[in-house]
Amino acid sequence: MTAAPLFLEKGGAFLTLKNRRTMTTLKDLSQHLGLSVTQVSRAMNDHWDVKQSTKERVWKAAEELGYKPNLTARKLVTGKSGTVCFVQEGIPPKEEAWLFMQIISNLSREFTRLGRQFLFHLADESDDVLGAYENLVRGKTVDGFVLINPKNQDPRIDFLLKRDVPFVCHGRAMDDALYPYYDIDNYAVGYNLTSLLISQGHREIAFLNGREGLAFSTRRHRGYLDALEEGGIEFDAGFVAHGQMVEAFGHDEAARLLTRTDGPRPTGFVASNTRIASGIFRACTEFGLSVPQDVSIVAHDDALSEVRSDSLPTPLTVTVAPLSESWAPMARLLTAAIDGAPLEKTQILQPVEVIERASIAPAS
Amino acid sequence: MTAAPLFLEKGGAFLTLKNRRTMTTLKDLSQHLGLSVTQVSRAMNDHWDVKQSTKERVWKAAEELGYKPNLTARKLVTGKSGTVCFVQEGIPPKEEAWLFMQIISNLSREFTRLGRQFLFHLADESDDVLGAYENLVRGKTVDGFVLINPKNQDPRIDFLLKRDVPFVCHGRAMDDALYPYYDIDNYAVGYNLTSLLISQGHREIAFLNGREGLAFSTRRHRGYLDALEEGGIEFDAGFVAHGQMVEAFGHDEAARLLTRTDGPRPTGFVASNTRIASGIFRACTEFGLSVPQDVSIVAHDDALSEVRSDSLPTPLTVTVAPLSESWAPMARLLTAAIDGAPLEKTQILQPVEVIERASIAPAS
DNA sequence: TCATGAATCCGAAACGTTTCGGAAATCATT
DNA sequence: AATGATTTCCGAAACGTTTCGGATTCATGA
Repeated sequence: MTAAPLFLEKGGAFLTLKNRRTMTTLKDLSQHLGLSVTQVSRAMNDHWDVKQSTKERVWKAAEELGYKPNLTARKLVTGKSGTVCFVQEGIPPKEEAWLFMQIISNLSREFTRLGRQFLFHLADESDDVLGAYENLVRGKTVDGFVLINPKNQDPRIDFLLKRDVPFVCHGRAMDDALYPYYDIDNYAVGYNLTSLLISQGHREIAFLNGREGLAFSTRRHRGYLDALEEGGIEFDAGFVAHGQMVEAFGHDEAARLLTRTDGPRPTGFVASNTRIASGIFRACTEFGLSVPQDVSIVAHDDALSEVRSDSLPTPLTVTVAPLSESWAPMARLLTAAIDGAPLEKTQILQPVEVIERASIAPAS
Repeated sequence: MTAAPLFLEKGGAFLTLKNRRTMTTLKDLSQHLGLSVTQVSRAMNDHWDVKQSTKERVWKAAEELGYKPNLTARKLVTGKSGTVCFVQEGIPPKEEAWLFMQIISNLSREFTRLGRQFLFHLADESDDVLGAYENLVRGKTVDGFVLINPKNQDPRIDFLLKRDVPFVCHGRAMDDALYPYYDIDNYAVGYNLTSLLISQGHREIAFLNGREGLAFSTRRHRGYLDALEEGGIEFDAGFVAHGQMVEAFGHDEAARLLTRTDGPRPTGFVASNTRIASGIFRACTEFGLSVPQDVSIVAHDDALSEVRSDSLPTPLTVTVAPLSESWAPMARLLTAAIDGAPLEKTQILQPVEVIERASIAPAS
């Protein structure tokens, strides 16, 4: 006959008592109903192995007693944490704040809808990011990751693949992509936009692309190159610039190209987003060039950046693939991957739509 | 003599096996060292009750075998999840994206430094937010919350207090504030800025404040009122405007006040942040009024918004309290609160500093 | 009446950790 | 050498859930 625990002095024990006071457990339910814990658990999970009438009895009691399953306990036995994670490397620059907010907010919302929690982890640029991933998987705190902006070769992807940790990537690295992803057809972006200009007789075509080394930039660049080749146009490296996709980049590069004396000047521009296009516009205006009479401009439109492609001085011909439509699929794909769905079911390659507007005209 | 489990057919069991393959547990360590699980656990936690030499032996082995504690299991027994949460109600407007990013990123960083995980939860405006908090605490997924932007009376605070759930608030509601908070002296902001203008002889003093109903706005307003009363100036409700603290608000309200014919026009402005002040500047310029000769402007500076108080056309006289210095204390306070620190140790009222620059001059 | 099988149920083990209460070993003091 | 105190250790229970393997009931058909 051991003495009953007192829960008096030690903080820990006291806390335990306090916790018990404030929550209903499966055991509570079971003895309230005269059922075994097993059956109550199965009833709650709508298992086939329990009579319909008892299920309803259990559900009603659960409702009344305010039962919520303790996720931690569930995690421990299932091995799945129910939590997914997004790792951000360093605080992004101010220009990307709006995008950042969209990503975080929408991902959180979508995962919540699927009944998972969304962990945000900021890793300092200083310490190694892979270490952050490592700790997260080792502690069994998360069971999957969301990656964005894959590089051509992406160490995060290599790491997670090797570790056999589920993840979904927004985009694909330049590898064989044997992992879940949601990507748009970036090759088609480069190819289609360039072809449009070529079909109007342009042969001096500049391409203001995203940062070098990012997979989407590379794919668009390849599309650009193939379109040129198909049009019998020789590639001129001077016509291509990589950079952060902001208005200033578009403006500065366009200004440089439109005034240069060491080579031909472009008559057409392919811009990797509408902010760049807006910068090109401004440069044209500064030099008294009008769009599309003097210069044609086409761009890709993610339907998210503050520059709307249809409300520029001259409405823009674009490929469009709304970024806002990617979050829900991303969440769905990762969830599926965690639940062991086959690879084919966790990959989406979203086609882009071409919208022709007034910003292109035959080359003069 | 029961048969050994086979781990063959059923997915669950197989998975369990798979997990065991990839992780080192306390038990592994214990039998590798010939110690009890108890002692290994205590050694890892640097408990007094274990010999120094064994501690080191354990630590070494843990290092070698790559042991990482399973946080889920720890949670289950301690009742603490090690996770804190920030709930966002709806996607914020674009103007607040930068602020949002600062908040999320820095909080995540600071909590990571303190060894906690940071859960971000977006609650749709549509469904009730308190429900989101409810679910998070009921599922035992988080053991504390970060709140920002408290209203005068804030239902979230009432709810969490009643539920006895730890939280830290950035700011204080207009209540007796019996909870952890980090706040700046907003009363002093209103009082000091207004007094500065009064001491220069101004008597027509406008106050462009933050949105009505927010606690910080209310406190600043009270400071403004008291300063007026102390200066023997009668309060004129027409001089006060509440709104979203963006440049346009400052401009529009200033323009309205500076041209109105149905009452006196202000000779001095108190702005609740530098963006508002910047808008007031623009309005003054438009009407050919110069600062500080014709109009004096003072503002509060959070040292975060894109408008720097010292690089406006006329450098601004301000109260300053850098928002960037609040995240680390916030994280520390919440952690302390969760660990049961007494209330006094979890409250910080940060004083504001007054910096006098060229934007104020004696009233004409 | 007895085997067959479907429909429901339950006991017990397991997940990996912390902690309580006591036991064993070591040391200092008579 | 016996006593008591201190240091170091360990077994077992607990956290709340899921799941394995078997048990019980009850109708069905032989």
